Amino acid sequence: MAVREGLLVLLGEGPRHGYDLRNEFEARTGALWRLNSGQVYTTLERLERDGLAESSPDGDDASGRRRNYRLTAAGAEELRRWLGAHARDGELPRDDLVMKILLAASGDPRLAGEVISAHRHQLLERLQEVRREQRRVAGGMAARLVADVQIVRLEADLRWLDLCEQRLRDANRGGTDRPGRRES
Amino acid sequence: MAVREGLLVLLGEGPRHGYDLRNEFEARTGALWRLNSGQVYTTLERLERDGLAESSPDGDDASGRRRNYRLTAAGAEELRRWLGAHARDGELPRDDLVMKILLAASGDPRLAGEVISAHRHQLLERLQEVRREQRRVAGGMAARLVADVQIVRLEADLRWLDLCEQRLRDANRGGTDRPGRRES
DNA sequence: CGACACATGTAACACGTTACATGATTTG
DNA sequence: CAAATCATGTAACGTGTTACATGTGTCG
Repeated sequence: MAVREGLLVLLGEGPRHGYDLRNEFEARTGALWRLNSGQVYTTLERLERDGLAESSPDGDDASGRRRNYRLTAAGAEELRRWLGAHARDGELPRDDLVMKILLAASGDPRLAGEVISAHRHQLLERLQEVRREQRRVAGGMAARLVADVQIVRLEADLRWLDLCEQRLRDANRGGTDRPGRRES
Repeated sequence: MAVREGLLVLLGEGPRHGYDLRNEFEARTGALWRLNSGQVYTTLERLERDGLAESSPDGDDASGRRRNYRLTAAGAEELRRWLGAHARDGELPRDDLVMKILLAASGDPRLAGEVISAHRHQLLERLQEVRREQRRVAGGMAARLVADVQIVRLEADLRWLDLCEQRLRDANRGGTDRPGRRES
């Protein structure tokens, strides 16, 4: 549910048609987010269905193929709401890494150790890779910001893995938590 | 696509039926991940469809309601693959926050500033909230790890916001990047 | 002409989410 | 008996993803 809002942002700067939106979207996200053309149009349809945007044939277009989209009042309001700090941002961390560690950690402690170290290596590799790319290409602002966010997040996850290892060690050394199941 | 694999992990420890899986799943993720019962069963169906699990009525169950699921060889293999560091882990950061900053930053620089500061405040609040909870309840291992990952990630995003501000300031002060559009 | 960019769409599918339906068993 | 827990499922919907179809305009 971010493509939808992404288009909302672009439309917030003025009317545009689908093809244009797609290009802008990719350019601005530094090709981080590849949009299939189909998705643009289906998403635009949904925006229109929900009353956040409306469309009309583009008068400036000779061949009349283009369909121009613009925000409605409701769309502008929704955009404002989203750009502010709305609830869905504070989402819980539901991703593969967290899932693996949580489930593996509460099962076999040795498995947990293996999973942690496998991912530490992977994250370190990714980190080096991103840093290398960051130095090499030095593309536009978008690419730089994308590299930045990847770096800080990879570092965060690495720090988390260290923390996990430490906590598991402490627990196994005789904490109140048994490593087995049923810890409710 | 993490629920699916989550169930795979649990099944990897031995056969179980749906209701039990649901409870284990929630207990082990520290209620981070609330599963609707329906989702468990549909996901199990999909696992069976894809040949990763198979089921049969539970012989131990008197009333014969329970349906027992266990991994197939393919399922065990898939699990092993997933627990190692497989590709989908290195996913690109596609979330609301990144989307907002990227799109807003390449548009109106003043809007970018507002978005950044609004989210800095929100993230700080969430951070304090999580820290407070972490001290107060001190639940099981799962809850502790969840709190940990939230904290390190919130800190990472805060650091990123600072970085963004800095980069935008530098660019506006006369870098090579114009803040306007079309930076291809 | 042929290739490529422009421009819009349809169809099928994946997963996750929620609400709801349906019963059996246990327990106060 | 009534309520809670156990246990399994169906139905509908939302978004994201991919592949494919279709046609026009432009430029070498």
